[in-house]
Amino acid sequence: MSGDQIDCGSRFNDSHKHKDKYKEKEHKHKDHKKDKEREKSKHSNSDHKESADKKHRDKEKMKQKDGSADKYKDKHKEKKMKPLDGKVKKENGFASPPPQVKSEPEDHFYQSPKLEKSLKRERDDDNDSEFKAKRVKIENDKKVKKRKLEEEDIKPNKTKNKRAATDGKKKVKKEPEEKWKWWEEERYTDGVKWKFLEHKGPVLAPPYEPLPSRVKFHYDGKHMKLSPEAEEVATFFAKMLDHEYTTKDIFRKNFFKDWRKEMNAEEKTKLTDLKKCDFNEMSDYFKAQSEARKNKSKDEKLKLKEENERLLQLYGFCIMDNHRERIANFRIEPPGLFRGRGDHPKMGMLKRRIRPKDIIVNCSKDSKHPEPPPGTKWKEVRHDNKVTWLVSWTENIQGSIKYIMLNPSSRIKGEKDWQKYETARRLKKCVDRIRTQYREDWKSKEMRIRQRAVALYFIDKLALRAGNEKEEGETADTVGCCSLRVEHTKLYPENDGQEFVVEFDFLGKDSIRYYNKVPVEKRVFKNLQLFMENKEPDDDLFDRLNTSVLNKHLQELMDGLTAKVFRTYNASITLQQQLKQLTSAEENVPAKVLSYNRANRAVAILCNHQRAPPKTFEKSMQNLQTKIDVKRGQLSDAKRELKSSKADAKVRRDEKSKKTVETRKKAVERIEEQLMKLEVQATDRQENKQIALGTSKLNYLDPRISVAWCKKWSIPVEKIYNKTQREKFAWAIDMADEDFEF
DNA sequence: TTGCCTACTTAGAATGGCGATA
DNA sequence: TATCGCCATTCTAAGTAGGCAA
Repeated sequence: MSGDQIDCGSRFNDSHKHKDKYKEKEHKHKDHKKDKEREKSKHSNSDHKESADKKHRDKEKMKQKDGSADKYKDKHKEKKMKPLDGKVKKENGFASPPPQVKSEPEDHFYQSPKLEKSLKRERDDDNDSEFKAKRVKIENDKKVKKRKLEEEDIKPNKTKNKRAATDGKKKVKKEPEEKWKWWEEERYTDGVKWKFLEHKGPVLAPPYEPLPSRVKFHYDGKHMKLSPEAEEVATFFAKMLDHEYTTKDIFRKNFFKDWRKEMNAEEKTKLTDLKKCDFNEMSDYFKAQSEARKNKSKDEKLKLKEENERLLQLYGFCIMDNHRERIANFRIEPPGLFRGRGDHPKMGMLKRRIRPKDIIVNCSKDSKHPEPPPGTKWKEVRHDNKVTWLVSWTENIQGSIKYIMLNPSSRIKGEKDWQKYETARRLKKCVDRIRTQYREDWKSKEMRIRQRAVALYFIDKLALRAGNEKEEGETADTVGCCSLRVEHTKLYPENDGQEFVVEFDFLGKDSIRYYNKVPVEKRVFKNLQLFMENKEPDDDLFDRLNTSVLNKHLQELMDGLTAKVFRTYNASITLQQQLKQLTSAEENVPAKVLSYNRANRAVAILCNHQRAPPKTFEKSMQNLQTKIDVKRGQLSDAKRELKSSKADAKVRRDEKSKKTVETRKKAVERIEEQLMKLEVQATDRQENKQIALGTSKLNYLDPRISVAWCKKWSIPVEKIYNKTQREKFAWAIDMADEDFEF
């Protein structure tokens, strides 16, 4: 998108954990808001009437506009992300990518004849509608044959099994001979998720073990013996004593309130002030325990490992439709203190112990039902094959339901994942039309349509989340696109030489700050001014819009389209473009991998995936720099030696000295390569300081793009995906050719 | 239309195991 | 062999989105 590029650089300058600073300007919106909401519902009723037949007209208009997206494309042709040579040089000689991230596909992207072919194949093989169709066969015969041949060559599982077998008894784990290729099989229809499901149920949290009598709790300087119930909750606090949480007022208040509920009458009378409670002995005891665990002998550690493995084999798998599938989280969450993110009003509350009577088990009628522990009963045993969960319970903090589900490598998760990317690929085919439509809607007579169009523009352009409504006071005050408030944006008719700049500053999911200054189109800017007119800072920016209205509209534009799909689409398309731009054929493998990581990073920046810089970051950078310096020293030594041996060879002109020159030449080359690897590593690490790559890699990037890239450039897929990721993306690794296009 | 409930995906932090290195 | 630091794995919070009833 032309002038629409995002200055992501500024967003990542100390924007993570700016929550505290941010807090000051937040949290006021309240009673006033409720009045506004009543007002809003009045408006929306009239809006609704006037728009009923307009909706129809809009739809017609949309149909006519179909395929007329060129105008938009021309005007908003992407401004390419600067290639590597246009970047800021870093001290180590490598450069960071420019801050701009998102761009539109180039026109030739759609025109390439080679691509036409591949798009056709996509339609044949991968159309999302197939996920709804009854009988599906994904691979054609040719492909199957090709794959079978490849399998002959690779067979990774067999090697693994061989190794396991030679290890003897130690390895209990049995890998199936061949990995099941669920993606070559037919899918269920009509919402049926499975026909047969059998599992062992959850692993419950271990019962509380009272502290040894030598570990004392003190109140107001005096020792006090706590009842087991009160003691258990006290230990939760003691275990977190070193954490910042325990210094926060809300956390302390909530904890103390809930703790008191567990106390007996005498404790309640005595323990009235948290400040007077001394948990230090408890805390020291747990630290010592953890230390002792670390210092266990090899044998003891092995025993523990074996026990874990036994538990995993017993409870960590289920049988779903003739296949043994791994369960993601087979342990019930243990009791503890609730750790909400950001300024969560409920942080510190007691997360109570989940007992069998709280647990609903889901399995086939005809399966062997999981047994509750002796003397207990499950809350319910259900046989619902329209859902994917095995176990569920309701937690006591928010009253929400928690589930035990299958691992991402399972068929049930994989199919869904695949389908997600197919929907995003379908969006690619009609995104121009949709963009034309929402640009048209910026001029609508109806406020709700203009708001919808501007919000959609932000979701598309900035990859903002939808922004569902949240219950006030129940969670941290975070927003997404539809729930933005006036106070979250600032408008600058002119800023730093750019026109129509919008500054976003709000807390998004997980209370991660989103800060961005973006030039927008004039109409968007004018509309925003209009939306803000006569509003208080804590009023909704889009007062005629919510996610449900938006998604209903999107559904009309494309089957299966929701706000979330734009994030997936924009993330994946960005990766594909960035890979094309950043990868150069001459580079060696580490440099290519760096390019991949940079492409991945561009997506992470787009999606605002931030992390707290690792605590050991500075130190680890320093260590790496030391290594680089040492290596540089080695290199100049080696070069000097090479020079002198060359001079020597010139004089002597014998075989021996010639050989020495060769050996030293090789040594220089080797060291140069090692140095280069270290420098690449340093650049990568530096650029990753505050950016989390994993989230986008795991959830937003169509894995077939990465697999195709690996195949095209002969990069081992292991360089991009670790073992778990390869398991999750087995379908993509198996099916994507090097010419795959998202 | 709204609120509520449910099911599922997406998210960063915490934990723990293991390999590199001294 | 011990220590350290990295990265894979686990944990669980926090989102999205859709269905249903009033």
